[in-house]
Amino acid sequence: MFDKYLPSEFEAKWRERWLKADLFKTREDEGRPKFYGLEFFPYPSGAGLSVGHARNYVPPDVTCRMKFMQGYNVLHPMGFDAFGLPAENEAIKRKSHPAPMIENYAANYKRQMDLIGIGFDWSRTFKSSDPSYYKWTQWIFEILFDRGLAFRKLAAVNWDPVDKTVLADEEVIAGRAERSGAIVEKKWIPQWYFKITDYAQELIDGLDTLDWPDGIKAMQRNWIGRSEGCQFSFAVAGVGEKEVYDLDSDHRGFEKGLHFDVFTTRVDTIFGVTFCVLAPEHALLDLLPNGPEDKQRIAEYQAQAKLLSDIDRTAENREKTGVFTGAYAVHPLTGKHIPIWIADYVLATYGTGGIMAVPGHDQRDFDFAKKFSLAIIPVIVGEGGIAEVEKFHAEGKAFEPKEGTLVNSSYYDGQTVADAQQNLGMRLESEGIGNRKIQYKLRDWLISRQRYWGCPIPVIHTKDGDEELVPLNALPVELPYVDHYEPSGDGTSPLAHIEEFVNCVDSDGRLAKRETDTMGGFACSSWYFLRFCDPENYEKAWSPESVNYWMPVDCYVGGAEHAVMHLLYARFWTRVLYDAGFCPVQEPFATLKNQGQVLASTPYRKSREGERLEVGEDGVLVSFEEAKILPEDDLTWRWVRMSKSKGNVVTPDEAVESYGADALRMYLLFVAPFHADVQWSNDGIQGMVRFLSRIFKFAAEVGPFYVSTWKDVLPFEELDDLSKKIRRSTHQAIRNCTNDLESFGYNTYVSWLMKYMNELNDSLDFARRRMDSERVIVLSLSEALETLILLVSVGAPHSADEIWEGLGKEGFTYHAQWPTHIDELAKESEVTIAVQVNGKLRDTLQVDAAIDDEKLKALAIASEKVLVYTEGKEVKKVIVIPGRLVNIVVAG
RNA sequence: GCCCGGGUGGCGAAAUGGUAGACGCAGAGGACUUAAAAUCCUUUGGUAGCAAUACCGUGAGGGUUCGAGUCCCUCCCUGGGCACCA
Repeated sequence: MFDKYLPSEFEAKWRERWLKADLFKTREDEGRPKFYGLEFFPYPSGAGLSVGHARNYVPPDVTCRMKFMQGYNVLHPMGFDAFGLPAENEAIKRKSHPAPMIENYAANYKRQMDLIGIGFDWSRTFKSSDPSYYKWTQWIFEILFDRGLAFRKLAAVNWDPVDKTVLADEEVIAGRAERSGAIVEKKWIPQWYFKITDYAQELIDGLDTLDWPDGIKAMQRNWIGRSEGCQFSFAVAGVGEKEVYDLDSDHRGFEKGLHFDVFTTRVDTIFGVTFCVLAPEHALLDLLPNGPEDKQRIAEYQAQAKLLSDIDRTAENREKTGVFTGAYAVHPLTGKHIPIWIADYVLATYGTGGIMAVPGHDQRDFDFAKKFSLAIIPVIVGEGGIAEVEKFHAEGKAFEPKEGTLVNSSYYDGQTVADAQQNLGMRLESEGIGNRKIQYKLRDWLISRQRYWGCPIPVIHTKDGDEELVPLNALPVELPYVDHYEPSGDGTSPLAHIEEFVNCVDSDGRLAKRETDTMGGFACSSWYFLRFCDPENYEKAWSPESVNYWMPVDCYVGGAEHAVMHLLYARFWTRVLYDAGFCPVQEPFATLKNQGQVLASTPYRKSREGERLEVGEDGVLVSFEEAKILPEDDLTWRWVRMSKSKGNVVTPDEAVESYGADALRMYLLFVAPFHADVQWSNDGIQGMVRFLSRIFKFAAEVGPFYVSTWKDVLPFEELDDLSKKIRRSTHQAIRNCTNDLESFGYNTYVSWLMKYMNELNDSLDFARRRMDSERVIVLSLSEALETLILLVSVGAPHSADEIWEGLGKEGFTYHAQWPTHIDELAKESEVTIAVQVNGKLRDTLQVDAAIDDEKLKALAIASEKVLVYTEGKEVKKVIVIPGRLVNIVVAG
């Protein structure tokens, strides 16, 4: 056995043996509990894994290993999210085909995952681009289609002029494409959508059942964007509306002519409405009773609005723009005629595309009213009364209180905001003007991509213009293998130019055309966790038994960046599959944990004049070589995420080469809490090499005395002090390590191990000369050594197996049982008690752990150090916290 | 603007309302060595003191409590998400 950690001598050997022994093959033994551990389906990039990825995979590996040793059936699979834009773009750049390229990259990922000793069951692996996989992605598309949840419509979409495809809303950040950085344009193209909006409420409600980080849940709630309010109609004046009545009249003869709906969350401000605004795209605009000049003005504004990109339109502090339509609306309660305007601050895609404007109490409406000199009526006052509202207005601010009292609101005057909302909501409903409504920000999920490298949409367009699904027995619709697949840029998919692909026949045998859009990558990753339950099924996507057994995923691990994309889509698909009777659970991921990112120090220089900066950047990325020659005051080093494009990636290969896989694993566990970001440096890894070496050294010294049958012969009582101490260390370590691993405390798990090691070394100093003669000590040390190795084995499996073998053990630590602690042995015999006077620490006492409270109290009061502070004062109270402290409260 | 996090030694961090800084990294001193590396030992929040010890100390200010890093209120800084969403 080595007496220090020499990874190059044994790590590779063990990995080979694990592989040969099929160590991580999923076990489905009866009578065992199951544990499904999963990490986000990675896209295998050409850069390979960074230590950041390693930080994603090591901790769950530790948990899965422990679960297995605790007797669970563990499913811990890995596959690759191979379809999608990044792969296709890189293949184009390399002038190769994405299929073989991705094959290589995935192989490299697998090699690196093996290199750091992750225990994946590779017999279950697949890529989302495998026809045997995407056949079932298409099958799920058909389920969605049959249920009315997949549909095609003409829509203005986010068009990325660089990647030459449309993007989902989630892929657009501040008006730019998340991936290419290009300013997103609007384009009208027929597109496929999934109707995720049907599930908006379910997706909010389901969050309550999940053990997920609060931040992610909040982001999803935010993204779905539920708001409660009222929707009601405004009649357009002069087009068939019956003349209006004032409030005090009971006459309600409202007859709708031309009208439009608005949505508001603040119906209590309805008496403050002084104008209405419609989105420039609003369908009503053509029908308004106005003159040719008005129509001309509207047309001009519409044309202008169309040219604006989203980034211009939403630019910060942008001046309000808009034009008067020349038409008026009738206020449903007061009967007053109020002007209808159009403005681009009203979005056609949210709510009804029109709003009631309350300039007194909405900042946007206020700005608009000021600019175009429209009336402003205050209708809510707070404690400061009307003067407060006027002060706000004088400062250019709308008065936007959540609570307050109504004024200028007919007989609602004096009601609170909450009451008025209630009463006015009911009033609108009872009078048939509108109803209370829940509105969501969530839009339907745009799934079409006009690109080659994706899952084909299994639809045929018939001659009559109908849409037909490709029958199940004809799936998969295979992606043709072609040499030229560059995007055309005209809004059609590259597949549209491949005649053998496009031309087909419909169910009646007539000539028809295939759908040529492919699905965005998020479709593929919305169900892979189900396929892992039964990956080799060629009859079905999965068997009911397999998903009944394994689902849901017990612990899902990945970065927070997918909060509103993958994690929302996967929940949606799972719910649809549940409703269709194919999946036993509504929520796929019972527990979700986000690991922190690994950041690398990266050089940036100040921007030169006229240089355009990337979104959110205030400097220009430079290479490490360039940084060396740049003047210091031109350079700033920033902690940013490791990525190929930033040239700051540290690979696990380098770290394994220099320090060993186990040292890297342990360091990644130890360096910070799991969820926290890490600023990468090699400084700390050396400490792990030292720690592992200490384990080897201990094992080398104690190993020759090791008695494998210690469990059968080690007495429980009548231990001498040293044996007691050793056993106490051991059982405390088991308790603390296990507790922390159960709750994602990987960093403190390593701390406990180190502390345990330190304690054992202390004990060994005393045990050394007694080992020849005193069997109990040898037995206690045997227990300690074996426990140490098993506790370490999940974090540093290569080293553990190496020592295990050195002790003459057969097989692998993975097949050993995870140790359990005995409370009695873990208990301290003596404890340190803090003695406080008025909450300030004044003394500490070493006492027997079993001491009773009264005795302890007496000891504390009698302490000399305490007497200094209590002498001559009245003791008012003494608080005793057993095993912890005594607090003496004195007067004065 | 709205919604989530986070602010603790030189650094990474730990702490069911109960001795703040466990466990490491880095530093200092020492042992071993011809020397270095490695290893081992001692030491390290600040101020004062030879020392015992005292006082201060978890972003700031208040509060609750016998006792607050931890709970409550106000504010500051910082990371992230959303954002003309009515």
